[in-house]
Amino acid sequence: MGIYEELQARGLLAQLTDADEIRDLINNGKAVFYIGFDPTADSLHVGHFMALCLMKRLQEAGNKPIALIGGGTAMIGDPSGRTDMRAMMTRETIEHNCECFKKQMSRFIDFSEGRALMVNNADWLLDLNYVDFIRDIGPCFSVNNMLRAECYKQRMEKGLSFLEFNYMIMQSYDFLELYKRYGCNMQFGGDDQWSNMLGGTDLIRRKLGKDAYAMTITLLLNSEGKKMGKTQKGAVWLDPNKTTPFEFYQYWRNVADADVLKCLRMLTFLPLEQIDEMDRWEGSQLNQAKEILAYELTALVHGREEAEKAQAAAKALFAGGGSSEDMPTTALREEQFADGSIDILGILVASGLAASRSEARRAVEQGGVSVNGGKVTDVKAAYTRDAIAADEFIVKKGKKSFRKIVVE
RNA sequence: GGGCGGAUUCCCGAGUGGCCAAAGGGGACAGACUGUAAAUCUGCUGCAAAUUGCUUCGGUGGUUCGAAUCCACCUCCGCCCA
Repeated sequence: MGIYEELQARGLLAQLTDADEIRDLINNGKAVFYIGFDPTADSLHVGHFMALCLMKRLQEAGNKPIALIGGGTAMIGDPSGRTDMRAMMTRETIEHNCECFKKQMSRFIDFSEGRALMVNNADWLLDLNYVDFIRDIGPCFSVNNMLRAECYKQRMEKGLSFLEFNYMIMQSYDFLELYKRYGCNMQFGGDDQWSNMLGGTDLIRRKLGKDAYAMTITLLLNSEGKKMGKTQKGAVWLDPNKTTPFEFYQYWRNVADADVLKCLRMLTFLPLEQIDEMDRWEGSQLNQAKEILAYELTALVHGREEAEKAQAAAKALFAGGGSSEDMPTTALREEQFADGSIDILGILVASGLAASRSEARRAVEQGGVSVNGGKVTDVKAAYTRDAIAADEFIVKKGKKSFRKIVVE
C-alpha cells in the first residue's frame, strides 16, 4: 500500500487536481510539496497539527516537504471561511508568531540535511513593487473568476475589502515562487484553501506553462459539522503553556462517540489494522478507544512522558486511585489570604476555575463545587492557610474541572 | 461623491424616554440521568462588600428630573446610484 492509498484509507483526502498524477508523484517520492501556515497566533493548533502530520507522512514516504511560514500573507489576512475581516496584525506580532511557529514545527518535522525546508514568504512578498507586481501577475487573474470562488462568496454579503481580496493572489504567487526556487510541484492544505491553491496551479501554468498540483485534506469536523480543535476558550493549542498537556489529553478523551474512530484514523499514526479492530467496539467500550486516542495524540505533541502524566492525572480524578501528583495545580500567594484564610469563591477565581466571583458563587449555589470530595454548600466557606498547606487540597468545579491548591 | 439603511451583552436578535442589566433563541456553565459520550429535563448566564450598589447597548458631546431609546458631530458596515 502506497502513501496515497494510506491517506485515502484514513479519510484524509478531500480534493485533488489530478488524482492519478498525484498518486504517482507521492507514492514514488517525487513530490516537492509545500504547506503554508499563516502566523496568526503565537502557537500552532490542532488544524496545523493535521497538516504537520501529513507532512511527516509524506516525508517518510520519501517526498520533500517545504513548510512555508506566511510572514507576508499574514500581513493581508486570509478571508477564507471567515464572515468578518480579521483584525490586522502588526509587523512585530507577526514576526514574534513566526518565531514561535518555527520552534514548534521543528519538533515535528525533520529539517536536518535538507530533508525538509522552512521558508518565510515575507522574504519575497514584502519587497514587491506594486506596479511591477500587478503588471506581471495581474493579467493572469480574472476578477470574474475570483468572485466565483467559494472563499469569497461567503463574504459577498458581509463585505470584502480589497486587501483581503488580494490574499488569493499572494498565495498563488507563493506557489509560483516556490516552484521557481525549489521545484515545488505540489501544494497541500486544508480543504478551505482549495480555491487559493487552484489560483497557484493556474498561475504556474500561465506564467511557466508547467503543471503543478494541489490536494486538500479533509477538515476535521465533528459529528455536528463543526471544526474540531476548538473549545469555548478558543483553539486547542500545541503550546503546553497555552493548552496544558492535561487539557489537551482531556479534549480528546471527551470527543463524541461518533468521532473517535475518525480522529484515530485521521490524526494518529496507529496502523490501520489496529484502528479497524477498534471500529468494532461499541458502547462504553468506546471509552477505551478514547483513552488510546487521547494518549496517542498527547504523546505525539508533548511526548510519552507528558502523556503518561496526563493519563495518570485523569485516572486519579475520574476513576479514583492513581496519583494526584501531576494534576493541574495553583499555588496561592501570601497576599491572597486575608487574615490567614481565603474563601471558596476566592479559591475558584484564583485557580481559574471561575472567571469572576459571581460565576464562582453561582457554581457553589448550584451544588457544583466540592473540596476533597465533599460538596461545598456555603458560599462563605473559608479555609485557613494552614489547612490548605497541611493536607492535599483539591477543588472541583463541575465534573471535569478541578485544581490542586497549594500554598506557595 | 450622492441617497438610504444599520451598529444592542459570547453569537443571532427584540427593545424607539422611566416598569431595562435589557425579551426570545443559540452557545457556555451547573444539576439530574450516564460511560469523563450523545440525547433529554432543570437551573443559570455583566460585575461586586449582593433584597443593595456599580458599569454596559459603535464613539464623543448635548437635551431631559431621567437616554439603549431624542439631537449634533464622528467612526465603521451594508444596499442603491455615480
